[in-house]
Amino acid sequence: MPELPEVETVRRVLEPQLGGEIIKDVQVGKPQIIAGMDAVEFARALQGRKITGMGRRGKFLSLILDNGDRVVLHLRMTGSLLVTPADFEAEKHTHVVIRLESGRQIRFIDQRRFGRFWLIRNGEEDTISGIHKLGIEPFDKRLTPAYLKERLYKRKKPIKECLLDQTLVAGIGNIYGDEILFRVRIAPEKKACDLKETEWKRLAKEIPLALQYYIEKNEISPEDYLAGKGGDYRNTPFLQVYGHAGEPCPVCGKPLKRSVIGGRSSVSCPKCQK
DNA sequence: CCCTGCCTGCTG
DNA sequence: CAGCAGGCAGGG
Repeated sequence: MPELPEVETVRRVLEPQLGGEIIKDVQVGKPQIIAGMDAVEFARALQGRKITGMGRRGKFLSLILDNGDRVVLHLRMTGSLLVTPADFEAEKHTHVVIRLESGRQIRFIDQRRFGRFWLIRNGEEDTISGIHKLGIEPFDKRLTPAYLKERLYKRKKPIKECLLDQTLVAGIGNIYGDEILFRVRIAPEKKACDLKETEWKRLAKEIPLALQYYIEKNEISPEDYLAGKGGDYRNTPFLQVYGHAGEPCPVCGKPLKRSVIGGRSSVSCPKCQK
């Protein structure tokens, strides 16, 4: 489900609700959600710890604990993370419940069970979750036309596939890959090695602008977030191409086309994007 | 490069 | 019923 803007939204909504909370106990319904560790051991490690903050890197979230340990998690396609009152209705696919001393609970709900949690101990380097393989954040100053060109100018892969590569820039998924390419007027199937100077420039500029824009469009109150079960994002009316195949291009009016690139569906304007 | 697996649910 | 879904890892 979520890409960087949604994951950042989750962090912004939940972090203020979690700071200072103490973990009473942890219930893991589906042990495979806890990666690289026994679920019982995971639960024991969290018990009694205070949550001091929440972080995000790419599409990963983390809960920072007072002893320096951290819980890294990834929502993958359908995961959602909620902070609920104890009596909040039980969602069908709730796989992890972290009960807090205040009576509230952190709940991880994931229909398809692709989401994962990892526990990284204090001082340990995280080499298991995938965070260590991530490229720069989209808001990093190092995201320059030269960086993109340097990394991609020899690649014969479609630029769309390159944008989805988390080791290049972390956090772009199928939706925002399409949206970014529409904004910069580059066809998703265009080979990276065929991009021109001006196109590297437009990409470097638009990647952070687009993601920042969608983070802002996602802003939501804790109440509405909970009511929407963590899956109601408000930016969808602002998506220009994703989910709009066959509809008129918002710029030129020609029908937007759907194609398959790197095994993922893509939507683009055949006239505006070259 | 493509393929598969991991899962459930929705759409046509 | 097949096909598809906003992700990613692993294998050939």
